Amino acid sequence: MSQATTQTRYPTYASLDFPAFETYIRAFWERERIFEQSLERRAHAPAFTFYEGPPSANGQPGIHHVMARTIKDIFCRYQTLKGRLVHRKAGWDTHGLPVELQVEKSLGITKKDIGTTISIADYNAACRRDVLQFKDRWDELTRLMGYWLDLDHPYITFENDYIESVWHLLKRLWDKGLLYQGYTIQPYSPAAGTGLSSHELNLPGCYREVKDTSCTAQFERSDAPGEYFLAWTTTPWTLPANAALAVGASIDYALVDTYNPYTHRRIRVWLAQDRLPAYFSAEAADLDLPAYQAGDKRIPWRIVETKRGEELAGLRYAQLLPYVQPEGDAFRVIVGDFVTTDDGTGIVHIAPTFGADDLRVARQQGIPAITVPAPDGSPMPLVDRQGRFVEQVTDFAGRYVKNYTDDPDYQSVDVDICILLKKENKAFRVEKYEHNYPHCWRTDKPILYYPLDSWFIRTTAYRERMVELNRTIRWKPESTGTGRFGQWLENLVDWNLSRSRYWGVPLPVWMNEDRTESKCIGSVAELRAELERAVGLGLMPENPLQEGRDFDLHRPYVDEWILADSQGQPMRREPDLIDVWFDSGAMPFAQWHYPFENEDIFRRSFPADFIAEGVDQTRGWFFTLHAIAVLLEDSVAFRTVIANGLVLDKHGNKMSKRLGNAVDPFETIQTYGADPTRWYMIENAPPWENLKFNIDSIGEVQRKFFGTLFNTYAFFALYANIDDFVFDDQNTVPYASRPELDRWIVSKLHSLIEAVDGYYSDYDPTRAARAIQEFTIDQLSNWYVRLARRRFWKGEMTPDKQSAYETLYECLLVVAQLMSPIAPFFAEWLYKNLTDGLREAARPHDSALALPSVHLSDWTPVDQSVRDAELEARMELAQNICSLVRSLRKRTRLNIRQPLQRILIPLTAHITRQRLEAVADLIRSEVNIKAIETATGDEGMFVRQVKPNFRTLGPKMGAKMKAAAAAIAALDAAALRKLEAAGRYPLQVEGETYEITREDVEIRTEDVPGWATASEGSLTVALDTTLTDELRAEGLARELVNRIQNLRKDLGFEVTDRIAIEMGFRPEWQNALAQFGVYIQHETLAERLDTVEGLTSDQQIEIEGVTSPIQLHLVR
RNA sequence: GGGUGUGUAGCUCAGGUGGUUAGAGCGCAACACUGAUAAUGUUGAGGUCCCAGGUUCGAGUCCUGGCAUACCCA
Repeated sequence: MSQATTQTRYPTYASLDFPAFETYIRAFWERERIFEQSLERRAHAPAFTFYEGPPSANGQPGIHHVMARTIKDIFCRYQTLKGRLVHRKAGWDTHGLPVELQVEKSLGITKKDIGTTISIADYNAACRRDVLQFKDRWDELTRLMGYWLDLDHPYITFENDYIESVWHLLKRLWDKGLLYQGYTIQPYSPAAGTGLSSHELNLPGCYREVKDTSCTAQFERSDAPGEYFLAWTTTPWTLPANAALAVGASIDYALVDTYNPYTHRRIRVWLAQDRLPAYFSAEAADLDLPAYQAGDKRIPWRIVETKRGEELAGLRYAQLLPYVQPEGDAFRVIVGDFVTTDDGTGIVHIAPTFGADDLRVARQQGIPAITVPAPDGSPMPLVDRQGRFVEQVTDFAGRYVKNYTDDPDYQSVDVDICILLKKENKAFRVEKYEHNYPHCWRTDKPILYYPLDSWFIRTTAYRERMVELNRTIRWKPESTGTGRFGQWLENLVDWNLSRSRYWGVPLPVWMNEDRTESKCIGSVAELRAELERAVGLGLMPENPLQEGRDFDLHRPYVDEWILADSQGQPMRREPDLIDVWFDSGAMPFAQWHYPFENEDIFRRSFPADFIAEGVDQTRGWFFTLHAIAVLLEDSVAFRTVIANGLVLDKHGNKMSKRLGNAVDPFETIQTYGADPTRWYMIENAPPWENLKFNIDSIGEVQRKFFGTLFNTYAFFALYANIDDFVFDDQNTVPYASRPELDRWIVSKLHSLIEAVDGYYSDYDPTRAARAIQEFTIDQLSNWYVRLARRRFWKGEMTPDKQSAYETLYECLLVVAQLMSPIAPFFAEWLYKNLTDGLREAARPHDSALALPSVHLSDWTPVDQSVRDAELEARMELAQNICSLVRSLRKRTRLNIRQPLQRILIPLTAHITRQRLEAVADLIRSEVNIKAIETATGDEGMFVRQVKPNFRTLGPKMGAKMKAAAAAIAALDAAALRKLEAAGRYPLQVEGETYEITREDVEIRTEDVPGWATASEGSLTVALDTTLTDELRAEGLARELVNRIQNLRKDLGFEVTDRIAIEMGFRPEWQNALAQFGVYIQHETLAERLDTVEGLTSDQQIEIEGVTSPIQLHLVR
């Protein structure tokens, strides 16, 4: 039941049904517009800016989205409590490959159908329709899980306004000279004449075993003729394009004196030491070098020198095949992180035009590519787009590097190049090599890695600044910022912006036919004006953007818009789309349609104070936000970021629909409730760790934490209603005059507020949740309520009872607020239960209680004056003593109901008489002991043991530690007394005297002869187990109270009902009844307690084998 | 192959700056307690702190090198 069972000031409930009360709370929020109110209340407060990373709504949300969104929600709610204005605008990412693939799947088409069987217009219309198909499900999850977000005014990346803002950013990059056309190495099929996506390369069957001619080439050192670097390649056709050699920095290389096997000339060659066995036989190592004759089977060799790769870096060599000269500083040895000694020579041939690693490392180290001018003057590689060598490679001009034309007489270029190298003393070994190589799925021909034109953002120009500004960002966890992100930034390459696709933001660049003029468009107005001019020149029949007309900035429309260059000649748009990641990275600007609208809002909300997404966004959204902000605003885009880990299944495996281990968030929330789900996810592990999601653990959180808190409230409500307790925050019992126990929990409460505030402000929600949970379960419920409950039970309202009520009420109210960022529903439910019945009375005072929602409240300030570390310490001592007494009672089989005469506690530096006296009453009643006695070591009644305190002795003793420890263990009782009395003692260690102090040893009581003893650390408790007749009688009385209370409960009496008791006469019990009858009556609210001979009754009670009939009557 | 995490009880996790008996919860077993409790208390079983070296009087903690696993990038 979530409905209150009675109309009372503090509603009471039979049980706790999470989905039901969450539905009730959600309806309340929506009806009363609490989210909107939480913004309105802070309308003039300083802003705390949060950016929502836009999800793609073309798929169902998963449980990991609940994780990410809980984190976001927590800090937005916390900052609102702290008095900030926190706008949260929803957003949707709508472009990109996943949408395209999904549409192709649902339409049953492939990319090559686009433009033939389906028009680009229809295709894009399908994408637009599909991409938000699950938006309703996402919105539903957002509501169900209690994530507060402005869902009514989202930014959507496919809208014209959004695209216009993106264009404006691109134009600013253009104006700064940061947008340029260049090339990257991409898989390319010469036979098909097209580039292939990585997705196409992963189609089954693309990688095949092939035999190629591999070549280990000799590159001659410029400053040491006769000395060569050996480099191995499976693509000899790339050797004319060689521009550098790469070595591993920490790999060891050997210089070997030997002979070339083809020319038989004496040479010295460099290769990795680990690769020697692959090139030289062990038997030949000792052969006499000068004795070698051409044709000898074994070629002698000898190591003459070794160096590490980093020492070789910078050495120069002569170009291997000098057909084309580069412009720049080529033919150097450089360091590459990809170099291994798994195969080859440990030295890698670098052809920047034909390898992705090659190009990357060449760009980093300033190695030029070997290119020739294309007909249009731009540089092109030594192989053309059909896969043929260009004419400048004279020996092989016009020949296909692989057999792309199915020519039956095809002669391998690789083989011919190797023959040439052999002749010129440039090949050390040539052999067939079998390996996996990707093939084009359309033509079955091997692909080439080939430079293809793309548009780039020159991010490298701002690399240093990006690194520098990154250091000012607070990363959670820090390692993601310094490591994964920071180190990557330091090795940043230019951002390839181009995508050859259909559904996305078109690159707003127009070029004339001979590519001598280009224009970048930065707004609709600018484009409209350009089109107007084109219309005037007769290049366009009419202006598609003229005022009042609907238009779409996507393909294919934008492709049809022709502009004019300075000569009036047509300019066409570059066909590329831009990387979708630019879309989302542009959201700080584009979500407000800046700069065309909302300039003020943008300025106020940039940069963000906080963002949070999965760690997989590090090089995605986190990077694009950062890059755009640094390049255009010289600013970070966010000050704090939480990069959360993955949600795995309970075995630590990745969740996937295919494996069937994915958890449905809707089902989880409907079964367990949003709050237990949220709490579990946050409490279980820090968000930046991967979460092993175990759904059973949510049930545990529900029972343990929420159940305990519910019961604590239920206890309060039960008695507060009976006593008609009204919390009046204008008039409470001063803390100073509250009892010890109350002051203790209030002190703990304010320590908790400070701790939780610190954790939230440090973006560590897990520690916050754990602290709240520990306080609620261990301190508030299991100690405070347990010890204080008798104060609520009996009699009229006294200052003591008033204090108990107020203290418990305050604790519950503050806990509701502290937990509200993580568990917004339960916190609200608790807050409303505590305050709804007081609302009207609070209004005139305009006090905090007048607020209808905990989410509208202001963070409770820590009251340092009520904190008392000494009080907290001695209560902890009391808790430990009680724990030891319970342990002793267990061991001696004397249960708590049996009163015992006394316990004895040896005093120590920390366990003082003063401390014990302050908490003695609590201990006595909690463990049912009549007296607490104390003693010092002087009486000699304890058996004591002394242990060295290594922490303090360590610095003093150093290497003599072991001897000192032995000397201390050997101290006798007299020595200990001397140490305790004087506070210091001269200790003999290996002939030297060291003065040790009390702090340097730990004196523990081992045993108290004649008593039952138990110890924990330096705390020892001894229990007197002597039972007197009086103690027995009192124990029996307590047993009777227990049986009668249980019976009352079984019979369904209310806690306030008064009764009359009749029971049979039992001689064993008479003494107890005579002495403690009044006590029994008092405890059981009995007006009368009579023994009746020969009583018969359905009810029986039993104590230690003695049974008796009993009857309880309700007294009116 | 590179980068970054993680590795502690059957499970989920704590264990500032090194200190000698490594903790909690869950689960399991037993016994208690309960007029708020769906709880709780006590006791017990359960650990090569991933491995190997090193530094140190002393390493779960620091260093080096591995192994396993996850993510990102090649």
